Amino acid sequence: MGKKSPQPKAGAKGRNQELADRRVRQIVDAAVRLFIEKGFHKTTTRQIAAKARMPIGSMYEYVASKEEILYLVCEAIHAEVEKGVIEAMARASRGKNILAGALREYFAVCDRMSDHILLIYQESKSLPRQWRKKVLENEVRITGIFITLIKMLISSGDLPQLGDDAVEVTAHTITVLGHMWTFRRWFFGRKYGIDDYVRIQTEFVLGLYGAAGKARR
Amino acid sequence: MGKKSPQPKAGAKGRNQELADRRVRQIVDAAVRLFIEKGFHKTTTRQIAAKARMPIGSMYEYVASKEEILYLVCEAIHAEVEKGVIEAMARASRGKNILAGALREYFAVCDRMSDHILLIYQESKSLPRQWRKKVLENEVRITGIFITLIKMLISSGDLPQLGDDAVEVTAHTITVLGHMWTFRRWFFGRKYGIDDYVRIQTEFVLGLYGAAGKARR
DNA sequence: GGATAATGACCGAGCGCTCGTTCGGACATA
DNA sequence: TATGTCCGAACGAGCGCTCGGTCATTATCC
Repeated sequence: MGKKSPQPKAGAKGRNQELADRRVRQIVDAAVRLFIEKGFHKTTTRQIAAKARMPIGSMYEYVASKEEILYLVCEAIHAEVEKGVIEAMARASRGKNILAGALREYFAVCDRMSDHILLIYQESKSLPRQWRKKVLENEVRITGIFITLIKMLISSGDLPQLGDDAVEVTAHTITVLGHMWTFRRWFFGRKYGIDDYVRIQTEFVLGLYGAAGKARR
Repeated sequence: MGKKSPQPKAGAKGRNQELADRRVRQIVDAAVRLFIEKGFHKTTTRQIAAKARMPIGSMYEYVASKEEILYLVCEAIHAEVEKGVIEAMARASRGKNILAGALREYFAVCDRMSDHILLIYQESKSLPRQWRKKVLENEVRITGIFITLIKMLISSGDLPQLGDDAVEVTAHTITVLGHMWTFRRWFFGRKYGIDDYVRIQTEFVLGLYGAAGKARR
């Protein structure tokens, strides 16, 4: 008999669902901070419980394992990032230079969520297969937002015609350029602010495939 | 008194230096494979020793701690990547479209070293401060190769004039675009080969700042 | 309404195990 | 004899998680 695949719990049983949700949120909030600070493996369940202000026994009423906590943390982070990106796009699409605005807004989200994005890069590989898959799906969904954006800009003539492949890869690239700010901050942070980074990368991306003239500075 | 900072050993003492070097290499080779497969924290020192075909006691004659092994692994990987990139640049600079050639060669290195590059992203944060710093310096040095390349292309008129900031950020961006292939392979791998990726990203980068016309397809 | 049973929430000492590392001696070579 | 090398059983700290139980609240019955 192999390893049993993980059984989610996430406080789903009790009579008082609202309480369970609150407790799980306590746990996840505590865990996020600790994982960012010391990493997943060096954080103990006891520390999480302590920071969440509950005894370990109680914590395990609402969560099945330490790995489930990591999964919930990843989900929570992606939810917040996605929300941030969607709001950012909404704001950007009211401006005149949509692509530049979108980049500025998106990079701002990445800047705000730096530590969290980094956490996903470094720890999501510790998840059981099944959960890791779901986390990757979140990543794809967020990238999808940029695919939509790019297609919109193509049909409005702000970007040249591109094949579907190129659109997809470019969307991923934009996503990663945001992440890059988070995992090269140890280098950039000393010399540039996020504003400098936005400016330089925007000029870079706006050259996109020798892009349509109107998007140029 | 706080934690003592790590004391390297790396087989530096014995009468027989050549033996020590060989043993350390055995250990590092074994560790690389295991770390890639299961990650640093889930790999035990006993497993490393077993794969290196030596008893644990012996292993600790040549290495001071598990963390030192991780450090040596990171150093070894960076050394190999740097070697690969330098050779790639040498080959590319003989071609006619230098930037495109450099990208193709560099991405090929990243493809070959995928697992290793990923390993550094995921585990280098587990290093003690002092060693992590040295690993990041390696990263900077590799990026430096692209800075040199870009400056060369600017002075030859193949790229437009760019400020030092823009040159630096662009070099980092190119570096990261290579890494991107490694940590988004779970997505790209299903639909594209490295060749498709190279083609699309090259078109993207060649649009660089609406780059000089001669570099265009 | 009051007695009683049932249920959910809370709790933390302790279990069972794994891990990184050590240490004292065996053995070979100089 | 002295020195470098090899070795692996043993150590002890620390881990994730459980389990048996208490307490408070709600449901059930007469």
